Amino acid sequence: MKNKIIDLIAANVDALSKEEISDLIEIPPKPELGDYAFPCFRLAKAMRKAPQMIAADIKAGIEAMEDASFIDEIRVEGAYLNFYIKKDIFVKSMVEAAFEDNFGASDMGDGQTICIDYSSPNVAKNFHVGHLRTTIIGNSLYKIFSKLGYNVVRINHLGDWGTQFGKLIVAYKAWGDEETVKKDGVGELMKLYVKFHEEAEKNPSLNDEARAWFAKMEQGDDEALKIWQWFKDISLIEYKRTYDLLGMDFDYYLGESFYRDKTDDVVKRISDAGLLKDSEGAKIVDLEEYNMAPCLILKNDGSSIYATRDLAAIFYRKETYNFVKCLYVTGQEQKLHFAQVFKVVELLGNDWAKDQLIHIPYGLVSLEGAKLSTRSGNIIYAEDILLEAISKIKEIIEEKNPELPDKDETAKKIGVGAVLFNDLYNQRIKDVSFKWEKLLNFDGETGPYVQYTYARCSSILRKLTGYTPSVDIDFSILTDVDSMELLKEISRFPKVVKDAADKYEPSVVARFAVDMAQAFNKFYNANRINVDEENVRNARALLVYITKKTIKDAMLLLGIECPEQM
RNA sequence: GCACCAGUAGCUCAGUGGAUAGAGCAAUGGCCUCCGGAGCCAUGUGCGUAGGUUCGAUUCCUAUCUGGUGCACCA
Repeated sequence: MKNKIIDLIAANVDALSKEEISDLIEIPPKPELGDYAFPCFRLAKAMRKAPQMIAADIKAGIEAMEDASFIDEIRVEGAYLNFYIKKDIFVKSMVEAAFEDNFGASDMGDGQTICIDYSSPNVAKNFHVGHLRTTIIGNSLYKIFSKLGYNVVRINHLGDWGTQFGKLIVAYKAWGDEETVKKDGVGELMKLYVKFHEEAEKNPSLNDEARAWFAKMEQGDDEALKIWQWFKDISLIEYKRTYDLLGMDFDYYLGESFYRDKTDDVVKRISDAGLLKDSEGAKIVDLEEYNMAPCLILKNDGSSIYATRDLAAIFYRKETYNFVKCLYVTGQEQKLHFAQVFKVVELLGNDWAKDQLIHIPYGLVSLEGAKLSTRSGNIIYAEDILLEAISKIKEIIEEKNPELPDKDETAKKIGVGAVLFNDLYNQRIKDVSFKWEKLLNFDGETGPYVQYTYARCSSILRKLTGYTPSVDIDFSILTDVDSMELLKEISRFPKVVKDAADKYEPSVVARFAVDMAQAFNKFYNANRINVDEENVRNARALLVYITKKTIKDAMLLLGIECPEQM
């Protein structure tokens, strides 16, 4: 529909290309102002005429054209040209588009590969509220890019290598025992880790022991690696429990340890390129020219550091997956780190680094206004959040709909959905102050609100016995203002998905889901669907059907399932 | 000190150059004998400050204030 209008305008305007016209065309802020609008300010200068007059000329030109028969009316309002599409034709085009199975999808990705590095918790540490953000955002980006025809590789870059494991081994051998670790898992490992730091303050030689154990790991010592692997297995079991609850999975769990034999090659590449510099006993790449702190490659004891392993991972991924983009979903506090690493890749002669390596930062999570801290106990674990949300939902179900079948399964979908939605609704970059009160409020712009609307759609369709969705309807029935507003909302979906991908911003989809739910509830309150007149019932039922379908698809892009009843 | 990010309604936030800046929360009042009341409707002071670019700026530029984050051997 928009393209047809562009053609009509283009036929009457020489000064602008079709692309320029397309960029200028907008949807008016209010329905009274028409379905599409074209502002003529830009033309005023080129044509040396008042914009109102230009608008009037274009109007006259278009009205004389045969192709314009789908337009009901064109009005000049100030410098704006407002187009009113013949309503039944407009309704038909929107309904038919939304009825398609692949509505919102696209083949623009053309099977090209995108890697997403996200979640990536540190092994032997608890999975807390902060880790939830990268996990949830990364998963949603995976869904969004998949919808656009990309082949997406989900990589969990576990923090599973480094001196902290030397510390853990020392602590385990000194104060731990197998039974307790088996029983309490990561919780016990955390205790051992904290205990190590307390003891090391009194007895610094423990740090040397820790480094020695890590050195053993690097040298392939059987005992060291066996313990390390055990700790890793324990951690993964707990992480997977959380991922299962979230309904998420990864294609690869390739942690830092995977790259431990690949860092020598990185150092060689940098050295061969003449970029490796000595500085304070360490090896660095100087980035002063680019207004950045130097990128540390080797520590003064010759061992590698996370930047080295990130570099190794980039080369490995490029060679293995031949990605067109590699996304890193981490906190904004790591911005400098990724800027440095990406710059080093570029300086090694890889021009693709400039537009293929992308850091996707998100804001800091704090708890009741204070920083998260394991030691001070100011921490909330992801699993507890999810379980608490589910249990609160269960209470609400018991109160509102005690007869509901599959109560537990439904409570899980809604509770998890509430947590996911809460994390995806605002722009990633905003800092988050975690508050139970806010998370457990399920009114208004929330996941449960959208799910509720979906369940309502399901309920309505369920009651229309014998109804089969079909686009063979009387389109003029859906020309009232509430139906039209709902349809316009729904028809935004394809653009919403693309915008979300362009900005790497799932919140665009989440906002859309709420807008759609609000438009539907308005429509629902204004129109009775299950009426006696068959043509009215069929038309409205179809609108319910495409609303339901589009809500479901939008929510799936956020990683959220919609129960049929709740 | 330098760099990056954010400042919009009491609170949480939409709005990436266009028409009278919008939602939700909280508060108050209202809503069909009828398709799900986790819903719908109604009620309000606001773009941190000062310049600049533009026909037009919440949006772009500069300065400034406030808050957050980062600045090599942690990730």
